[in-house]
Amino acid sequence: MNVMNASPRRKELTRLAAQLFVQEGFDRTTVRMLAQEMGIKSGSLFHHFKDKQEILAAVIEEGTQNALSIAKAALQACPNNAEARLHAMARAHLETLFADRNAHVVALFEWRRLDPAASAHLSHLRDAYEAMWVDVIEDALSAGLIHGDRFLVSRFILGALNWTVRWYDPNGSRTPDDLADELVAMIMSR
Amino acid sequence: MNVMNASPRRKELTRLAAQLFVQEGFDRTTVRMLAQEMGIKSGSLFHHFKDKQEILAAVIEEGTQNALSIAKAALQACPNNAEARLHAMARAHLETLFADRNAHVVALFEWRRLDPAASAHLSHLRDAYEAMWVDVIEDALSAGLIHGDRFLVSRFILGALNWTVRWYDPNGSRTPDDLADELVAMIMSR
DNA sequence: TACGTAACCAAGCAAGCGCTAGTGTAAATG
DNA sequence: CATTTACACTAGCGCTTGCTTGGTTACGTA
Repeated sequence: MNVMNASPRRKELTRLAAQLFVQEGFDRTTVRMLAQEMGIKSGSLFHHFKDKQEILAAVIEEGTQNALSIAKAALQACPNNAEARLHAMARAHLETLFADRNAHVVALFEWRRLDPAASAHLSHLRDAYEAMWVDVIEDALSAGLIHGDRFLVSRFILGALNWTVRWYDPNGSRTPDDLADELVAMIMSR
Repeated sequence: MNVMNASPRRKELTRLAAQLFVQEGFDRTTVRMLAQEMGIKSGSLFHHFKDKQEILAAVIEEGTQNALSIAKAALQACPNNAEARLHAMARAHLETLFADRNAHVVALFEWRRLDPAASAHLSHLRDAYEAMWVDVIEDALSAGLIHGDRFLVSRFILGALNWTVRWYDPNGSRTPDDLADELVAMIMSR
């Protein structure tokens, strides 16, 4: 039978899977391609994962867990005022987005390939993360740092941030922190 | 043989294909599913399109052409100042995004499934559209309406706008124009 | 030495895939 | 009337897919 715990081997396989899912898309990535990238035969893959779906779920769970813990750490380490928290959250978002770029691209663009059970489970994680954003944005609004409808403002900010995975080049001259600062500057009232 | 011109039948089939591509994703949509949705048998589909790839290209071309003509019309019909043009462009973007929502969702999220030839051809269309945005944003920057790096500002704005297809509900209380106005208000310096 | 277990492999099945070949038919065209 | 055109059909080829089966290897523990 197969092992479904968090073995170190499984974690490495998940990382490789994320890379292939980004390169080819989930549907076009075959179990044979995954196995070859992992240096094993396709049959052996099912010792580590129940089925192809479970690999996708593992990739997304990994990325989302990292996002959560990075955001939590960033908020705890920063001064307790609205502006600092907004900055910290934007920086943390881009930091995790590019530290685990593959996993997050999969989470953002292949989410709908999850079966209902996995989707329900992972939605809770995602909601926990978004709740942190809502909190920070409400603080910024009450502090008069930014203006507008809280729902729309948060969607616009997350949209602008998430879309960076489509154009940001980590080998360019800008750091993720540069992006975060520029975005916050753009939306802050002066 | 098959017909590859712009017959009215083909246009309707393209619309149906866009809907299925959004529902299932391009890779999971089979020619048999497409045919059934169109009320014909799978073999008959190849009378209208050379292959499955060509259906995808047709969907994306249709959407991008519409975006271009709507944006052009909007800019010609609006006062010739930076603020009005910025508003008009944002409104036009969301207008076309939700008028041809299926086609645009496919263009945004299934672009990479295009083969190199089709991708090269359609890239020109898309570049023409983005050039209009760059123009409008540079005007807004010189007019002191917004501040920041032109490259980053335009990416953030387009990201925030494009991401709306992931959460906007046309049956809600907000119109696309509301969204456009709120976004422009959010980024304008006061 | 004997045993348990994690990791792997070769082979292949059943289902589904994109696409082709060849044909039928009703309406438009000369 | 004869011919062409547009559109649809049936049947199925050749291939790939996710996954299973039944067994082997490597190695730590007693």
